[in-house]
Amino acid sequence: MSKVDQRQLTRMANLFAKLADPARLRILQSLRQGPLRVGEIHRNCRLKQANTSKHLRVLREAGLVSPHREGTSVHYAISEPLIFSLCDLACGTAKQSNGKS
Amino acid sequence: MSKVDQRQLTRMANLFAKLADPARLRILQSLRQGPLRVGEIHRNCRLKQANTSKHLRVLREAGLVSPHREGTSVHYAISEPLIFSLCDLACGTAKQSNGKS
DNA sequence: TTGATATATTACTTAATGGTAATAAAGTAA
DNA sequence: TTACTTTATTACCATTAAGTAATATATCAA
Repeated sequence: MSKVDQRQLTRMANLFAKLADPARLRILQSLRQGPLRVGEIHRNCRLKQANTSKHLRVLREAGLVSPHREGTSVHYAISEPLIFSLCDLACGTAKQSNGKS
Repeated sequence: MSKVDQRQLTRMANLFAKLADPARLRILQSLRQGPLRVGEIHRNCRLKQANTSKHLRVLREAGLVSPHREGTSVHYAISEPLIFSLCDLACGTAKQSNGKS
């Protein structure tokens, strides 16, 4: 990454923004072991149904998860496994830093 | 990262939030080769002086950069080099994903 | 002290985002 | 069709954050 142009920086910033929410990180973690239905996710993560749906939309439009209809329910699966490398790295990095903000 | 609790997820989300801004990513990239004075950063990154100072405050309070006074000017240096691993990973991941947001 | 330079902070506006309740839409069964 | 279940969307409120201009602070020189 010697020269990074503005567009690429914006893309990176957008990706980080998708991960900058505890609820979405939780959803991603819950999908780590395999696909889940929306209802399972929202109960699992203790999020309201509408809220879960909105977060899933954000993750879907970012290309991080992908939906698959099965009858009346929709299964979501991780479509970009590299995000877990990002999460693991951030997990280690965030352990000592005290984000005051 | 088998079990991540809510506090850790929040810390991770906070870290991602600091990186979720093109201007701050640019500042970090400009510091990659070594410390710079605030004035150099703001001219280098084409940011207003006040804006640069605010972003540096965010990065400083997150423990990602650290200041060092030298006479009338202040030098900033990367204090958490691991963020470049995060940036490089995100750079690769963000290449194909079209964050519509 | 005054003046000059470098950095930080404040006040303000604007834009984006998360959570929620209510409603809509999609699918299935009877 | 109606009824039921699951998921998505809409409208709204509250909060947060970025950018900017003006001002304040700090350091040094004369």
